[in-house]
Amino acid sequence: MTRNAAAGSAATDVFAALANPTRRELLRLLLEEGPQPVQRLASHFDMARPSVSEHLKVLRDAGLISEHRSGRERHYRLEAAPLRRVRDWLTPYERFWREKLANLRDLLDEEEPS
Amino acid sequence: MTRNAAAGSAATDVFAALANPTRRELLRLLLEEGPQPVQRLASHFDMARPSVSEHLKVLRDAGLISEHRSGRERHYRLEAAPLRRVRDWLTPYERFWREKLANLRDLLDEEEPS
DNA sequence: TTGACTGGTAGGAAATCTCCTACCTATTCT
DNA sequence: AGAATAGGTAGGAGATTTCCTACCAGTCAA
Repeated sequence: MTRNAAAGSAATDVFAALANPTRRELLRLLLEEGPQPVQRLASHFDMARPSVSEHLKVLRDAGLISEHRSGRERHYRLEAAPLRRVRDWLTPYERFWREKLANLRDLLDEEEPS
Repeated sequence: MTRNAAAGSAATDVFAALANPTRRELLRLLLEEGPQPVQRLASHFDMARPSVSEHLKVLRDAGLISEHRSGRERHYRLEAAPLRRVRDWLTPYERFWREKLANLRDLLDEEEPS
């Protein structure tokens, strides 16, 4: 029974993948420090390594990272492309909040004309 | 025990609020159709009204909507400002995926020089 | 005031998430 | 070959999410 008539559900949802702070931190590490093996990623967290592996699986399923094997290591690399879905979703709201800001500025100009 | 050393946790996390497709749909309705009472929002979903109320509470806690009472109705209005946090988070990745696209284009140019 | 209507909250069931400790395979080193 | 290392998977505990059905208070219309 598909109970979400709403939207989204890719194979796995990018929004859901981003909901967890540990996973956002993993993406940040990959962005700032480049591709790296699991242990190096895991060393940043106060969490058992298998748990990090599971977060990596969620990110992989969402297409946000890719795996590249090198000997017994597996290097994970950021794949930022799916984030375009988020950006695209965000765009119409951006226009909205800009208008609000403009309205606020107009209001301030009215009330306190220099 | 705060177990997320990572990041994020505002009063309630905007990312977490966006993780649910029903809540994203609610935001879309408020964006496209403007402020409206709960029943009109709920009519779009195959879900009991109290459940919609709970989703609205999550959005309210994340600062994404505001409530305005008018008689026995409560009109909910989109408050897009917290989405800037998402936008700001996204920005460095945007640069990254643009570079990747540029690299791909360069590669194509090399392999198939017109 | 009574009855209908709007919408929040309580309590609970079921599903899902997040973490853990084993445990497994594959690779590398000696 | 045998030991050590990298990292995935299984199974499960506990927390959280998501939905439900009552049930409640406030507002409006008769």
